[in-house]
Amino acid sequence: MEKNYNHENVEDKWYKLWEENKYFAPKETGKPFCMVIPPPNVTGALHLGHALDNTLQDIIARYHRLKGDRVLWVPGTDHAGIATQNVVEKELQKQGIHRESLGREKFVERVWQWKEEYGNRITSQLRKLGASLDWEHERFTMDEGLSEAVKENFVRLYEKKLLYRDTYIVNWCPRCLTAISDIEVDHKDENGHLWHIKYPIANTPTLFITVATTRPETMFGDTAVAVNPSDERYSQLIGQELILPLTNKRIPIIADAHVDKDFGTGAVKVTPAHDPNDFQIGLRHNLEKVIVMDTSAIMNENAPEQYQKMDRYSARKQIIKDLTVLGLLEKTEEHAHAVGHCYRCDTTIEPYLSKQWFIDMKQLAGKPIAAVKNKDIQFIPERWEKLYFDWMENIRPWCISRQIWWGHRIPVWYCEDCNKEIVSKTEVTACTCGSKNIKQDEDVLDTWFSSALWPFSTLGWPEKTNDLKDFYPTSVLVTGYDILTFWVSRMITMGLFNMNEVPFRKVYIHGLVRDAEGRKMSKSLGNVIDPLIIIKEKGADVLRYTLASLVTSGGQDIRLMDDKLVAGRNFINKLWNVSRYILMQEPETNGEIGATLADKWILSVFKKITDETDKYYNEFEFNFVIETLYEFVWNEFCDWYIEMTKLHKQESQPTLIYILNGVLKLLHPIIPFISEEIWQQLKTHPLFSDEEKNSIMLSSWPEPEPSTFDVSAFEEAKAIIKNTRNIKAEKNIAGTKKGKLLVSSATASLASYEKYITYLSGLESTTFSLGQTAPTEQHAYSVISENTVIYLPLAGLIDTAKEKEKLQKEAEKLLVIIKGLENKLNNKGFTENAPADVVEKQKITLEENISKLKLLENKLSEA
RNA sequence: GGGCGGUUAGCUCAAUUGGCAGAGCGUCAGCUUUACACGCUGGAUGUUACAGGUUCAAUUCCUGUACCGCCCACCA
Repeated sequence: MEKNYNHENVEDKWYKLWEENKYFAPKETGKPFCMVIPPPNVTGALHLGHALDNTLQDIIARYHRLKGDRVLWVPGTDHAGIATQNVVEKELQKQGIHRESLGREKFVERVWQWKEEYGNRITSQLRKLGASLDWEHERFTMDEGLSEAVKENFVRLYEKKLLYRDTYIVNWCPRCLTAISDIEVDHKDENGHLWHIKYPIANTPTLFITVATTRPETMFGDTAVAVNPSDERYSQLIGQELILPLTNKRIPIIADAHVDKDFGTGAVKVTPAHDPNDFQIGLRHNLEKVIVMDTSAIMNENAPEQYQKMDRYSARKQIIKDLTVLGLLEKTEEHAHAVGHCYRCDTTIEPYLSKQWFIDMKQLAGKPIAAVKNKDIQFIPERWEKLYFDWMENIRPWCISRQIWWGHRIPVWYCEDCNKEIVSKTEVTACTCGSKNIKQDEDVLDTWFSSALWPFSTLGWPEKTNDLKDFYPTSVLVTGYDILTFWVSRMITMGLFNMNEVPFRKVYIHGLVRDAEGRKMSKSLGNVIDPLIIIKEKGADVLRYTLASLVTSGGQDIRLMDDKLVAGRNFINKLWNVSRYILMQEPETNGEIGATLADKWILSVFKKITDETDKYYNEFEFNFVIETLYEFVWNEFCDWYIEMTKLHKQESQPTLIYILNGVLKLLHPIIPFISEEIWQQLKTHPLFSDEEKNSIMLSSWPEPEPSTFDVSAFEEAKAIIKNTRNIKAEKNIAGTKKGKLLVSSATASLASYEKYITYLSGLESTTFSLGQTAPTEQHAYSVISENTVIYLPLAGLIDTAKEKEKLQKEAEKLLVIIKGLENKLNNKGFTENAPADVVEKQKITLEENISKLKLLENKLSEA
């Protein structure tokens, strides 16, 4: 074995073994435990967000397998409508091919080709990470089964009148040329302008009403100017007409309570086709809706001729210029406001009037809200419930139609003759009116429409499959908080709607991975850390270990930097080397586990940390799992236990193997590759069952016997050794130098650890002897506890004055502690109010410190 | 405008119902101790952002302030 662990060639080898032998498939027996992967975009490459999310899921899956559960972790990818279409479109443009010239059918074919070619990239990257997904269950949101699920869901919603088509102001992306839903809009604060424009009053064109707007280019769509009915400035004018500048259109002055008297001039231009508020005002006042731009946000024929064919920003500039010339621009104010941007391409969103399909989420929200309130679904951490409730309780209609080509085609047909709207799960070729002049809706569905069905569509729904019966509701959903509203809330909604049962029992919500400065990783910032490079250079285990060690119970965001990978790398190397050492020992197959004092001690500690680790895995506290195991492996197992076994190598061999075997299993969910690698080298030992010999994945969670070992006495003996080393270090004495250690202690206390200290003194090359008084020769000493002092005879090496000074300082420190404790215990408020055990603990601590001080003082008076 | 999170050792972060504040990295001293220098042994390091309050006791609970970050939002 090499001195340093080398992950290369190891990780792929074991993954192949696992996958080929179908170790990821659910067993026949055991308690069902199911997770579905948040499906990555089919065009995507593994980034750190995926690495974190899937590491956590894999840890959970592997833990539950070790615990004997029947684990199913479902893999799959998402067609990611707009995102994928954009990528393929760009790719084609490089070849000089445009989507439009290709035509819909050919284009979609190209996307499928792309999907076949690149769709496996991310799944192969998940393998590199070690994800134990059951690949036989792999699904794609546009595969046949899932398409059936989408249609089924659409029809069900439609039949219950929860899904409808309507003409409405939607968020329109003039670059993607599609509507998007409210949450797909990113609002960004921008420094814009508030232009005050004078609209002449028709009867007396020398008088004006000044309106304030941030978007003058929409003015050609103005069909009214609204004022607040109680605004005295304008009350005389309500009902009169204004002349829309740059046109000779006449528009009315209307009163609407929505208008804020104190903002701007108190008069608002009303553009029902280009602003959601104005749309509402338009409905109330029955105003005409004039669309002044085309789908690419180019001014159309409803604008005066000189502005037609200008894009919205050029038109804005020109309009301001022209108004200035006419003396109709009263003033321009700086104005910061939030502007919507497309979350896919960052283009400024245009509120646009169009006919779209919507889901009435409000009506569906009742059960999903109740399910979380009743704890049918548990959010971890709980605080995310608040965001969920805020979202669900104020939910608005979900616009689900997209004017793109890549996605699930909306299962609706229209009769060109009688205008009938036919919703159907199967192809429609004729209308009930007899007409065969029928066309399917051109639009496709929002990607999240199919993702919302993921927990049951991947299990076979709408078919009644065994998978559904066995694994729905799934056990845990693991995801980042960024898609709580996009995905989690919609899965809960659709799960309850279709299955009448929640889609998962728990939602474990982790933070996002950020760069060293806490910024989001993005290509434009150039701060992206590629997990595949980390995997290649340091190994998937190091990446997994590091990510898992950084998650906290509060779900804080994680900042990743190279420094943090060091601890993982070091730990894995430590584990490697201790294993190497153990494997170098002569095998001892006849011996017993727990033969020596050291063995008994480490077994008792192992029992304790096994239980702790178990608890932490269950509670998703993976940072504590790691903390516990790191502490155990490094500080107990390596630093103490291994050193002790060197006193009796043969006898301890069985225990050594037993503990290493157990530790590998406890660590396996976190670092599957190296745990398998060591396992495979260790497996010839008879401790291993035949089945286990194939893989650590086939082993089971360790169940050490409860121990009656007197750990505290052993720890006290360890403290004596530690103090001995301290003295040696201070006096510059090599650890290997033979010496004599005298322990002066109260008889009762000594009796409990005498055998331990006798045993452990072997570690320090000292001989141990018991004495009630200080030796006569020159010596160093240390007060261990309230009744124990140790002496190290060190003739010629002691500076008495310095020793005394040291003791005095120690005594002073003790005195401060004692004073504090005394004050506390003299305080009736404390003794009467604090719980008895807390008071008792303080009393004991006080007594210990007083005895300790006494020992110090005795020592000082001797000197 | 509303909401959420954060502020703890030089750095990055923990601290599980309020009870002596911890880790990793870094740092200092000494070590070629036959698994590991990615190591061993032993150290040092805190006004827990600030100001109040509740309590016998506050990093922890409450109120407020400051700064950082995030999310939501139809005042043009």
